Amino acid sequence: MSLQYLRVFAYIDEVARAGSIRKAAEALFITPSALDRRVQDLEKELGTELFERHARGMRLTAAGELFLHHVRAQRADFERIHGEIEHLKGLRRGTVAIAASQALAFSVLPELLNRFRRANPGIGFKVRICDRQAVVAALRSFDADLGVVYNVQPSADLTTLFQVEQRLCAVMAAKHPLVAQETVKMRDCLQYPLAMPDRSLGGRALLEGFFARSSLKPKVVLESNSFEMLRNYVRSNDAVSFQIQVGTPLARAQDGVTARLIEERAFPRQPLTVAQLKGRHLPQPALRFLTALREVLEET
Amino acid sequence: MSLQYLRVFAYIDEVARAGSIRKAAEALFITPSALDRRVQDLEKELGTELFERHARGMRLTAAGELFLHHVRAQRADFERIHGEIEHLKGLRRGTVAIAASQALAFSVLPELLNRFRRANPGIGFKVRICDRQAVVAALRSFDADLGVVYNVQPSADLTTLFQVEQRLCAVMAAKHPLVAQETVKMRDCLQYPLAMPDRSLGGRALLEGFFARSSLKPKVVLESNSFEMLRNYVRSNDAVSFQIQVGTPLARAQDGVTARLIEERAFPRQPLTVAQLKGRHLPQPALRFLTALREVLEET
DNA sequence: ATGCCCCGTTCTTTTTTTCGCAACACTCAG
DNA sequence: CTGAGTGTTGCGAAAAAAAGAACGGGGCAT
Repeated sequence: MSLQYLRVFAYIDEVARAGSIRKAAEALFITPSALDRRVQDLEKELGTELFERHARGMRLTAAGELFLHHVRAQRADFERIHGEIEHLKGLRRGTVAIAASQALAFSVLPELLNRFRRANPGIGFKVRICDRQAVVAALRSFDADLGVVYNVQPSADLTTLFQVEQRLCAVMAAKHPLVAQETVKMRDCLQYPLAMPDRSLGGRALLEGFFARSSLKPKVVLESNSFEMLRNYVRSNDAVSFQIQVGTPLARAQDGVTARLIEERAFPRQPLTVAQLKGRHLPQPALRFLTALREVLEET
Repeated sequence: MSLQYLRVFAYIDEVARAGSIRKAAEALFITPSALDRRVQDLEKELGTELFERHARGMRLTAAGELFLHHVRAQRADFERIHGEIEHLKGLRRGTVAIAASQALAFSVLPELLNRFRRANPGIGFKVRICDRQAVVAALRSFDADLGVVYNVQPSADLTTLFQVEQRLCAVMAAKHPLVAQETVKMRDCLQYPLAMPDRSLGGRALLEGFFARSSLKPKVVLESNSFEMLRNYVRSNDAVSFQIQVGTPLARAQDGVTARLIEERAFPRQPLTVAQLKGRHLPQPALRFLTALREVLEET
């Protein structure tokens, strides 16, 4: 549903995304000439150029940035209203768009979605797993209603809906020697080779901070931007990886991998943050899902 | 400036206002048939009727109310963005729409607008003087950016920007015997005939409350919904009228009328409130004007 | 430096959408 | 019953949007 009358807004949105009239035209199934005309007419009506014409394509001007944000806000709000109208007709329909860190992809989101959909069958989901910057970007461009991120720096145009303190876990094979302990210490882990999250991931900065302050020398054998990669790697050897609590199979082994809380005094803790774009009115389904998410995350 | 591409939104807005396709069509300078088609097409796209077809005209359905609010919010926000784009071009242009109680029409608004326009020549104003309910209605329908009201009950969809305590004044002819006093007491006023604001005005409820608790018996000779009427009446006789401080020529006579503060212990005071619709992003000019208004009102 | 590719743009023609006009059907008040 | 108001429909005219082919120009690799 995109409403015929907001066609031109969709055009602008797509041109900004694609960065070129020709690519945008292809995505919109129209010819470049037609698209070009609409953009120019709009610019004439506004009395300002929205795009800089570059040889490689179109780049937004300052006015364009402003207007694009309005366009996306407008389109998102229309979807919300449309959902509310459906709601009036008795149908509980709608879509929730979520951008989240990898940790959520392991069990929290899949299990919660499953449960939530049983209670609200009419509500669909768009889940985008990505790094922190991409989560923020998705919120800014109205591509996501909710963002779930670990270790995110607060931003002026974001509103924090709630936060949950997360402790760090060591992740290892199910028959790893360390599994015998209830909790592990960092120095225990460093006896073994490490499979580390790389800089694009949230826990990395914490680990580096810890190593810098201590005299311990980690033996890093693998560095990756994928927790799934790290998890699958440690399954069949004695290496240890790290991940925040919510993304690990704590207290139960799963696929030959398990986890243990790291017991370390003064180990810095970063909160897992659920956020939205400031000033937005979230659609009803997103709000419903938000409360469900809060329950799940706060029960740990 | 209304942007060709939001034509249909303007149509819906006008139909809701006019309450009939034919009247709306006339206001929009198009034929009823064309307008009717746009409305029907939109309803078809939304999958819901926005209006109930009544023999006397069109009345909004629940879905229509919802959608209309979206439409008006959308139009208002577009105006804001358009203003910001103009701002980028160096022009300080735009319009501030104000809905205010009569008290403001006497001197505060005229003088402030005069001063403000000297400093910001590009900014225009729409000022609507009306009673309290109409002020709230104007905010709700996006016809006003700012509302200034005396004695308004707080509402869930309104945000109070700031409040100023206002004392009540007695208004009388410049050569009235009471003028000799620095301040007056209620019992002094009641020696004379009274020209009272009626129920549609803010101060009335306060006065009634006071009279009810005291044993004083007022002699009411005139009751009116117009402060101008009341003021012009007392000019040429010994009657006394009442008005909140901000709307009176305190400390100076003007057009043969002057005012004195009422000195009365435990006389209830109501705040003059400046409010906006909750969740709205006010345009830059409105924000600029707001700070100027705050300065003026708080200096008293 | 030069050819080449991708870019936005313009012109003209074709298609789609919107509009105006007149007529119709209906409801409510006098 | 009548009359004045309403929303609505069919059809031809007008306007807006899109398509298709061609032009001009700026960067990048050869």
